[in-house]
Amino acid sequence: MTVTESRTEHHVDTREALLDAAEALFSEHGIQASSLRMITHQAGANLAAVHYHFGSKEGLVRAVFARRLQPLQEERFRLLEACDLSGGVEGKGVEQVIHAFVAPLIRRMRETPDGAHAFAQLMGRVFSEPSEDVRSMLIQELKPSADRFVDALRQLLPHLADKELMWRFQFLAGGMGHTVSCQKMVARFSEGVCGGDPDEMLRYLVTFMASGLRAPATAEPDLQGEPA
Amino acid sequence: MTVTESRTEHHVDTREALLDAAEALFSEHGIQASSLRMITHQAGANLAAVHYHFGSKEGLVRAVFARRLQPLQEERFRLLEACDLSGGVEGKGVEQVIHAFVAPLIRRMRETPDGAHAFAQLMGRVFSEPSEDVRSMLIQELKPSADRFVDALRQLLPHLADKELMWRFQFLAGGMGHTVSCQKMVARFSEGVCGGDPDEMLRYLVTFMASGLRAPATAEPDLQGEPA
DNA sequence: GTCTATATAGCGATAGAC
DNA sequence: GTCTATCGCTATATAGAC
Repeated sequence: MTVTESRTEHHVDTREALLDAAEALFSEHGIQASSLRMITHQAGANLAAVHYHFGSKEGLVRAVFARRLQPLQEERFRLLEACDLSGGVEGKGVEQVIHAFVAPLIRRMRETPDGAHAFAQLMGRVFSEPSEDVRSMLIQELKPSADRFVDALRQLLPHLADKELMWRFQFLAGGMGHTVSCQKMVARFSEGVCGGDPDEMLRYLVTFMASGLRAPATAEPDLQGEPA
Repeated sequence: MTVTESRTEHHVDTREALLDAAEALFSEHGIQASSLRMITHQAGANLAAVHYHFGSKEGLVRAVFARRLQPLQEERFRLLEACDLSGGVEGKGVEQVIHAFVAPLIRRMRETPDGAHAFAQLMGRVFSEPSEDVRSMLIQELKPSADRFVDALRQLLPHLADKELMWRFQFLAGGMGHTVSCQKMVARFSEGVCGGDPDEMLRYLVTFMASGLRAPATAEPDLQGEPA
């Protein structure tokens, strides 16, 4: 009740309240562990309201993602189009593309702590989501964006074979996803040192990932330095 | 039944069969979504066997992790001790430390496809596990290892402030965790290009992460290159 | 559109026979 | 050490009054 806040009179919009409550609870406890009873209670709505507005729990899950993912992707595209890809591996384009990919998520974490922040945490987590429904929805929603970013990186890093290029994009996405979705764990592992400021994290992340992306192509096996 | 296979006569070891089944189901569907009924059915055991052997579902979860985590950590430590930390940022120590951290997981994925492979997937996923029980067990189990790796990196990268060093370790851990736990998603995003060979992934990962770790320290804000 | 009441099913856990 | 039977609880979903 206190968490959602919005409805002081009675209900501003039950549908939105349900989405807010579901987002917060999904990110806090996971999708599976968030019951419709918890969600409707936190939203100040009736249990049956979920089925009226979204048809099922699955429909609610889809709606929670769609609401945030579309504007996020649009912002990523806008930033990507503003990147200067002409400088190649030595130009600032590498940093710019990473920034375009990560910053929209970080910005939302900073600006709406109890909305997008929860969503960012959920986004990172949901990649290892066991439900095939959620998985295929994510692919459908994110694949076009991922492809465009890989295309941009291909222009910047033409010396890389496609396979290595795609792996590097995965390392970038994974590093971002981990730090965003596992913030509590990260903070506990670093004893609080890596808590707090998302913008600081973003700067460190851009430095690290840009250097990783710029690395020379990996040589064929046996040149690999393995201890002992 | 067909999955676990082992017990053709009647039961080789119910306890082990339960651990195997739990590991497989946890990694496939998540911990919360794997019921004791599913687990005991797959293990060819009785529902009550879980409570006899492990006391509760929570006890079973702990046992699943403990069985794999202890030998994994020991191998990491052995490899870490063999690393040459004297060469600083320019030496091969950076690659060696990354390798020591990641390779034990990869090796298990390669060698026991239906055991450690499932566990590796579970390991990556469980970092965003909502259950506080699981979270604190993971911290307890992994923190000493993480600290020793951060110490090694500190020796190799003395020019980095501690905060940035720890963030870089998190980016490394996140990139590894993502690629290991989200293999199916990674393969689908790359349309199969990034599937298959774990050793190839390991080589690419070492190249990428070593370059990221070696990056010069991040400058204070406003020097950051941001698009438009 | 929102409510109460309920149907149907699955959950973790336990008692007690064997 | 393994079994059956069952308790107490919660889940999603739906029917029907308002």
